[in-house]
Amino acid sequence: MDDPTPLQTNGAPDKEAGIQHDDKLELRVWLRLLTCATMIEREVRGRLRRDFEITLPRFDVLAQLDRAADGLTMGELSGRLMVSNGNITGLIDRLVAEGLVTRAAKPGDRRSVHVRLTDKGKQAFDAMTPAHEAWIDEMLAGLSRREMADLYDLLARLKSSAAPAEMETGD
Amino acid sequence: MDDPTPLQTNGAPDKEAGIQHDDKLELRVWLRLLTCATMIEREVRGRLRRDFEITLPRFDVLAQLDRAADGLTMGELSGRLMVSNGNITGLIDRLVAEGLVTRAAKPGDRRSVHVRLTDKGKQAFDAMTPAHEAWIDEMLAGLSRREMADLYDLLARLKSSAAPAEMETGD
DNA sequence: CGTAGATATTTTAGGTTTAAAACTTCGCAG
DNA sequence: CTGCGAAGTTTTAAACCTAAAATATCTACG
Repeated sequence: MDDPTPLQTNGAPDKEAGIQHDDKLELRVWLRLLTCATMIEREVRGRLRRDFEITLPRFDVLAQLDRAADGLTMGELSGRLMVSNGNITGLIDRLVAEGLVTRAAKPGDRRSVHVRLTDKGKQAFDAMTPAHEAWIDEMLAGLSRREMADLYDLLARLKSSAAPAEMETGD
Repeated sequence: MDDPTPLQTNGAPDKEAGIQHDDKLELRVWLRLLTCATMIEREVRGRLRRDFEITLPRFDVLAQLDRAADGLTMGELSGRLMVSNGNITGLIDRLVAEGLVTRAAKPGDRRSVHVRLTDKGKQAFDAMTPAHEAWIDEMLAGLSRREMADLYDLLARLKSSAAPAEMETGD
């Protein structure tokens, strides 16, 4: 008997395509999570380019710097964006060339570099924020506030479950 | 009154760092989703490299080809992995060079290319699957089956909410 | 038949990303 | 004070990735 995979209900096939119902629930959750993240990220990336001619990684850097009152070091940026150190170096190079951020020596420690938004960078970011928030709102508009809150809590559980083995503060 | 952001409970700061409780719930959900996805992806990438000397994108291609009984075209691969066409070209080039997949002309349509796992590719993938599944299980181990099922359903809601405007099948 | 538009893939140019090695500076034990 | 391991950043080489242009084939219409 032929089985033309009739379970496809929604749009285009994605990483979940071909997944079997008897596959482990863990794997199905992970693939669906990844699909959601990729879909949203892709949409945000495209709109940032179209509307503001900026790339997503650069926007992410600006967002982190905006939230940190007094700038961040390269290492802090790399930790928050969860990318490698070397990556941040190149990203900041380009943002400095664009005049959106500055590198400054950190007084107490000559190893560290302090990165800050310039006025131009702050202005640019402020101009993008409302649009960015509206895009996210729009993409989550299909969920009730209750669903969002539940999802938020479940993701917190996932986050702490997946976090690398935290050192036991066994005292 | 000073407010030294004392809400930090868990490990290292991430994209959620500096987020305010009065920020929109939509944005907080999105950032947490992204953090979870990045954490898991980063871990899987590292382990694939360490244990099997393969990159995550290549593994993803093998996984899709393994699930598709009769191979896939470049376009189908690009759709399922949600990456650009040009990206797939380079990826398949490297996998062909490694002998893990083959390119074959599609009989009916000379534009299309049919990509299939070689025996070597199938063997390699089969060797990785159990470990990969175990890693995912391990990272989701902190969630009950009920939580996983709830998360799975909420992500389905998010997925259809965030999906690009589907054409209305009017009746 | 001939060609205009659609579809499938590759090419191109530039940016992003990683892992690992190299470099610089710091803190500190001796 | 001297060296040694740790910490912060950059460099390097290779891979990944995108958007847009170019190429090749197919389909359909006249």
